[in-house]
Amino acid sequence: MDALSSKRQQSRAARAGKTAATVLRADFYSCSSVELAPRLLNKLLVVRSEEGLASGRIVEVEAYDQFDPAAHSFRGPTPRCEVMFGVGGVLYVYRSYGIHWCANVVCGPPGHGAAVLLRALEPVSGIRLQRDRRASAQRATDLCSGPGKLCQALGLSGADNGAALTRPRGRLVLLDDGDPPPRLPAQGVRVGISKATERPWRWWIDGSPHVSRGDGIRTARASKS
DNA sequence: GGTAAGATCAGC
DNA sequence: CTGATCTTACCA
Repeated sequence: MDALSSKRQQSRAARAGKTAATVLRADFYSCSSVELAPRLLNKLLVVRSEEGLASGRIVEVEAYDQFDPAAHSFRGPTPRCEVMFGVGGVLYVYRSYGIHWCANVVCGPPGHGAAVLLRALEPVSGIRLQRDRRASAQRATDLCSGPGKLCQALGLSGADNGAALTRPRGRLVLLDDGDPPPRLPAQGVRVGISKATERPWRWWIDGSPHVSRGDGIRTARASKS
């Protein structure tokens, strides 16, 4: 284990038992997606289902906004993205490439179409369940290291579109367990889009092996000829 | 009604 | 690098 992740786990352990996890309230989501995105880092997403409970710590996010050519909300509310224009603190889930699901956290005031795409999680609980749902995953770092993967691992689907993250006993809960966002998260351009590609609206936990593209650990590695 | 592109992933 | 797989949004 490298020094960075070791330090991170120690500080996390030091807080264990001292800090009760709290459900993030609606006002947490009243800001812009560019503000919310880095604040979501290290928050805990919990999903309850008949099969059991599964959760993960957010390690990579991307911001999307109504005035952003890359966003689904750019051309106004459509049947697909209308929840982006609703109240914050709910999930926007859409079908990607006809195959996968991708989950976003809606934010900003009602009427403004903004959301933060959850791109990667560090699996925390229900690992067995997550492995069952993702048979192709060879390692723990394959479980939630991508927007489609994390939805599969946590059992998120279109049925969760518009569901609240703020109800303590709800199926979906976003928790602050005392682990703050990094003071200096890694930041870069977004992945997989063809418009507004220059906006540096992607943030991740520097050094995390659970991010979607290995950016956190490959930054020191040069191109191999 | 037709169509092109897509906020991805896994396997070769 | 490519195929899978299908919904969405836009155009006629």
